[in-house]
Amino acid sequence: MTPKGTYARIYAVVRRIPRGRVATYGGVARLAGLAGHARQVGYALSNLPTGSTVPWHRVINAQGRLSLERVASSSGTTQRIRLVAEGVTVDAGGRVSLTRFGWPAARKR
DNA sequence: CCACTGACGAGTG
DNA sequence: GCACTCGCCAGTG
Repeated sequence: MTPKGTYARIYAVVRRIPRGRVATYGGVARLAGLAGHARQVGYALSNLPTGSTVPWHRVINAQGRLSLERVASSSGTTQRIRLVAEGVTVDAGGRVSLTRFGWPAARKR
């Protein structure tokens, strides 16, 4: 696989996400020094090895929605459950208030 | 090298 | 808030 560089940075940032908070793909990419590579973040997580301790469930898209719900994956439910268990309010439509749980602190553009 | 794909983002109506 | 379009780039065949 190509040099771990890209994935390693992404995983490192995801591990830094505080419990009870959620980060966006774009935010993670930016913190990892991969601004604009939001897609790669998702790609990296899809390649996430089994048994990894990376809290991938804390990573959602900029629209405040659970990504896996978009692809109708069985794991989508898991993500939602884990977030709620950490104290994150998840809407019935799988939406989260980035204004309150976003990390880093969400701000106006 | 070329074409297609994808856990995305931002803008527009 | 939702649907559509365009742009971004790495990975894979």
